[in-house]
This record gives sequence, C-alpha cells and structure tokens, in this order.
Amino acid sequence: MAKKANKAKKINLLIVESPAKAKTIQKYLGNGYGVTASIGHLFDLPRSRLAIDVENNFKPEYITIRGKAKILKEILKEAKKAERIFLASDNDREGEAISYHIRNALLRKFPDMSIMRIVFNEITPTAIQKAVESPMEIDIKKVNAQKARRILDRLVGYKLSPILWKKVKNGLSAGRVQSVALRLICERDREVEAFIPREYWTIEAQLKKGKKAFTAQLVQYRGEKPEISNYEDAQKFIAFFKGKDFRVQEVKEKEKLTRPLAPFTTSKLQQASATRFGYTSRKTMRIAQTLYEGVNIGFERVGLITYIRTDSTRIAQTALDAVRAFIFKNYPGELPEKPNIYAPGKKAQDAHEAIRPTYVEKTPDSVKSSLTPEQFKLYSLIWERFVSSQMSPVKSRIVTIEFLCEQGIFRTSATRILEKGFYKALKLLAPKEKTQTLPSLSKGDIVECTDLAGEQHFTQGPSYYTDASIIKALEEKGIGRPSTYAPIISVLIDRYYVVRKNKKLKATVLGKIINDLLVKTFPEIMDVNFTASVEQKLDRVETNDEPWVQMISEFYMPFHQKVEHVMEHLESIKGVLDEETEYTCEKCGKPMVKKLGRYGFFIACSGFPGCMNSKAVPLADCPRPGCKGKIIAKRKQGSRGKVFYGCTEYPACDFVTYFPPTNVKCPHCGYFLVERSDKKRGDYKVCVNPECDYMHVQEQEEEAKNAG
DNA sequence: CAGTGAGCGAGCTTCCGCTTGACTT
Repeated sequence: MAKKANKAKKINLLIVESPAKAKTIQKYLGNGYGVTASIGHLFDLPRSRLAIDVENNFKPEYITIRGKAKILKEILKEAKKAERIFLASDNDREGEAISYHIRNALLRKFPDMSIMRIVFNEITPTAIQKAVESPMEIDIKKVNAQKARRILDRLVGYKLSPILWKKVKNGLSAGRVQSVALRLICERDREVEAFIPREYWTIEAQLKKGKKAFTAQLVQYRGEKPEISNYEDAQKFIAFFKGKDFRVQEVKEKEKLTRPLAPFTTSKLQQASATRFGYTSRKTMRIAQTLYEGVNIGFERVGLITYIRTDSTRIAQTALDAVRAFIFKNYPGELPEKPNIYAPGKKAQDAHEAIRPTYVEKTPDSVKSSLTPEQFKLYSLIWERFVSSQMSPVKSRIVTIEFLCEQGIFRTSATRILEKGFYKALKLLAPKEKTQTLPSLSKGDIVECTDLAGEQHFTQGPSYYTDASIIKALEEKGIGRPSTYAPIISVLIDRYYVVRKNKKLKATVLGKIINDLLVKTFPEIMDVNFTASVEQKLDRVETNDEPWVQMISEFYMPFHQKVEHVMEHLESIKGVLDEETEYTCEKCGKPMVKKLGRYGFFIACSGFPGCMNSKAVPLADCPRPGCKGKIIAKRKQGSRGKVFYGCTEYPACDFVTYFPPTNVKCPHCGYFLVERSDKKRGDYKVCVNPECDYMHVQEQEEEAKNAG
C-alpha cells in the first residue's frame, strides 16, 4: 500500500480490563487491532471524603483513581491512532461502569470518536470475532445499578465508621460486607463456645466368616437405638452379647452413582485449596494469578488457566470439545454420550467462564518441571476438577448386612466401586475413603464373633469458621464477589476484629464489641439478608429501569436519621478495651494499661496525654543467662514484615524466635515454651531452647473440648 | 529451610468492587 511512512494506518482499538486478557485477544485479532487494558476501574469516588451530595440527588463526585492517570493517558494516546474503539470490559455491572467511564473520558477528548461496547463471556477467537461483529450501546441501566451499589456502599461505610471512631476507637471501620462477615464469625464463636460435647459409646463387634474378618456396629437394641453414655454401660452391653450367636438377618444391595463436580468457581477453588493444602484464600489467589498470567514452558510463555475471578461454572464450547476429545483419547469408555451440564448458580453474574486449564492436553505432569511445587499443586487441582467434570459418574455397590444377636441388631456395610468413571482422572483429588470388604453371606448364616469392644465418642458441635467456610457462607448469602472474598478476611484481620489461629477464624474482644454495637444499633444493615434485598432493588434498576435515586433515597433518609441519633445519644465506650496491667509508670508512678494501637497491642501510661510513656508488651523473660530483658513482639523493618519475637535488650542481647512465646517455663531447662502447630500433632508447645527437647502435646480431653 | 530488630494513643481514620504491581504512603 502506498502510504506515507509517518502516517500510520488507523486501527481498531479494543479496551479490556485485564492485561493478560489483552495479550491473548491481541493474538486472536492480529494486525489492524490494538488491544489495551484498563486494569480495572479508572474512576471512583475519592477516598478522603464522602463525595456524595446527599442534598442534591446523591450526585457522586468521581475522580481518576490514584495511580491510574498513567493508564488513562496511555488509553487516550492509543485512541488517537484509532478509527473505532471497542469497549470490551467484563460483561457485568462493574464492567459496564468501567466502559461507561472510559467512554466519557474518550468523548471529552475526541468528541467525534466512534465508540462501541462489545461483550463476550469467553476468550476464544470465535467469541471475540462475534462480539466485534455485533457491537452495542452501553447499557445505562446497568451503569445506574452499579452507581447505586457504589453510592450505597459509600454511604453505609462512611457513615457507620465515624460512629465507631467516636464511640469506640479511632480508625475502625464498618461496611455492608465486612460487618456482616464479622457478625457471622462472632455468632459462630458463641455457638462453638456454648456447645457442650456429650459423651457416647458405640459397640463394635469383630466378626469373622471363614478367613474374612470385618466389623459391625450395634444399631438397635430391643427395637430402639441404643443410648450408651459411659464406659460402665458399654461394658454391660459387651458382657451381654459376649459368646452369643450372630446370625445374618438381612443382606441389602444398592447401587450408587457418584457424579463429578462442576469445574471451579473462585470460591470453590479457594475452598478446595484450603481444605486440600491449607492455603489461605489470599495465597491461593496469588498462586492462581501466576498461572493465569503465564508460566515459562520451554521458550514459550503460557497462560495455563482461564480467568480466576469468576462465579460461573460455564465453559466455552471449544473447551468442551477439547476436553471431550482428551477424555476419548486418554480415558476411553469414560466419555458420556452427552456433555455434563452444570447449572449456573442463581446469584452468578456469569461474565467469565469457570476456572479451567486453557490447554487440557497440558496435563499437570507434563508441565510439572516448569512449575513451582505450589503452582503444580494448584494447577493439578484445577486440571483434575475440569477433566473429571466431563467424565462418566462412578458406579459403586453398597452392601449392607444386618445381624441379629439376641435383641440386638448389628450392622455393617461395604462399598465396592464397580466402574471407576471420573475417578480415573483424579490423583490429587482422589478420595481417600478406605472401605472394608465383606464375605458373601446370606440370610440365616451364622458368623463368629471374635471380639466385642466399646468405642468412646463425643458429639461434634459447630466448628469455628475457616477461610474456606466463611467464604462459602458469604457466597451462599450473596455477600461479596469473587474479587473480594480474600480481601474481606484480610480486612477483618487487619483491623484486629478477627484473628486466624491454626486456620480458624475467631473474633477478638474488639470484634465482639463492634459487632454487638452494630447489631444493636443497625439491625437492618447487620441482617445477613440485607445484601440480598439490596440486590433485588439493584436488579429492578437494571432490568426495569427503576430510578436509582429513589432507591438510594428510600434507604438513606431513615438510615441517616438513625446515624445522627446514635452519634448523639449512644454512650461512648472508648477505653473499655484498655486492660489493666501490673505495671506502674516508671516516669510518673501512675498505673499502666494495655492498649490496642495501629501495630498491635502496647502498654501505655494511664496519665496520657500528660505522660507519654509507653512500652511493648512483655511476653516472657529472656532466657539468656544473665539477661534481664523481656521478650517482645517485633516486626521486620518496612512496615508489614512478619512478626518475630526478640529481646528488649537488643542489640546487647540478640535472642530471637519466630514462634509465639508463652510465659510457661520449661520444666526441664527453665527456658520458656513457644506455641507451635502442625497437621500431625495439632497445637502443641515446645521449649525454645534448641538444646532441650521438651514438648507438650495437648491432652485428648482438652482437644475434644476445644475441637468444636 | 532460614529469617532479625522505629513507631502505636489525640492529629483526618472509613466503604465495595474492578484490576495488578510496589520505594511511598
């Protein structure tokens, strides 16, 4: 083509949210198209003020998000070269708003620019092509719903938080999502603490027929389920059945189909990764992000999985074809005639596919050498879940046999897998169930009883929330989004509302105080159904074009009145958190108190602000011979480092440990014990002295009580 | 597995939801 060298050919510009996505799409579209990424929202309310004019129809004031000016500039620069612009942000409420804001910015600079909105729900060449061929207008109803959501969250957060500053402590926060999450955790804590485990016993019979031994359990006695609550009663039963005949009364056979699970959504991935590997949601997302962005395999950089923040189990047709071909080739016989279909969740916005491998033929083992161990584990999880989701169900036979012994009925059962189905694709996810095998028996047969024993159990109460279970609960109630599940937990921990100990999330005293205050004063907002009712209203804005200002106004007027009332009348509980200590101030003689600061707890003079004396919380005596120092919590330089424990006499004394000290002295050497935990032993305490091997594992009963 | 060292309270703090990096808060 004869063109001046300095006059570049005009292109079509596509704007998406994720840079990794931009790269992929660029490959699909090739020359003639430029693809650039906004990296999420570019415009938002400023953080420093409410920025909503409540007197004037809740008019929001938007600014360019700090740090995003460069990206906006880049987009405008690219736009200059473009003939047409396609706004291709995600196909959901937030995506629509992102497109809308970018469009406005573009029009300010290029009033005549041809700008169109396109949407696609999967990143495949055909889906992109189709989207480009059928451009649309921005859906202003969706934009309005997002705006209403944003404004409501700002109003709730920025009106409730100052109440906490005034009544409890500066710097605290409250919000539609975090406060309800906190409530769930507080209530669960209470249930766990209120639960009293009840002791009960089961009677197990060791039975034998020929060479085959198996166990059966007493399930009925004189027509009723036996209630055995202590050792003595268990012994009575054992004595009663000892030496008696066990005769087969009934043999039941049942076939069971186990269907594979749907491919991962974000929350399901976080849950599986937490239960399988013990990863926090944040860690899971960090690893998943690297798999999504791309890993060097040979000389190639390959994005191994699809987008990781999704609420959908849907997969692209091309992916379905690929996985079916893969199954046909590698697991012949396990390919169902028709694809397995998974219904999308009711609350799913469905902008993205499920999380799946981008290339199913890249099996975990084939890429193992290019991955870190953590990447490998997570990729295996995703790959196995995806491949198995399109395979045949597992068929198994459950045999249940009942034995009559005097007035007692003993039952045993065994499961045998007849057809392995999708289990064939599972390695990491393979079920660990071990099941006994039973001899073939028929009604009337008599078996030998070689032993009878009682087994002690305790009823299991509710469990503390974990990363996995709180996310599950929030998702079920429609609270939070895939991109916020991990940050929700982080914010509760950062604010000292919640602590995570051995994977368990427990509310702190501060968390409980905040929760009680909010539940008492704002029960509507603290209701777990609040978000659901907001969603319904947003839906009406989005689908029926109901006016968003009215929706916000109906919420705000009574809310605001209450805020004013609470601000004025609620009694301040500032200082309730300050704990008395045994220390007296060495500067002024007043007692010292333990307070919660920005970086954790510290000890300060109660004469503040008259006396500014303060010090760290001593956790234990320094064990170094001759050292009079105390062990205190410290952080690595640079704000957010990992906590460790060192001596107040540093640098004279360089004692250090990374495990939380207790003020319990080691009975062997006099050093203090530290808390540790691992999978095998659970919680335990060990001596910090590397030359001492003292270890204290928690007692059984104690654990049963705390297990919950 | 090895790894390491202020401050903090009153003085401006806080939301939820999109996206990724990061020397400054």
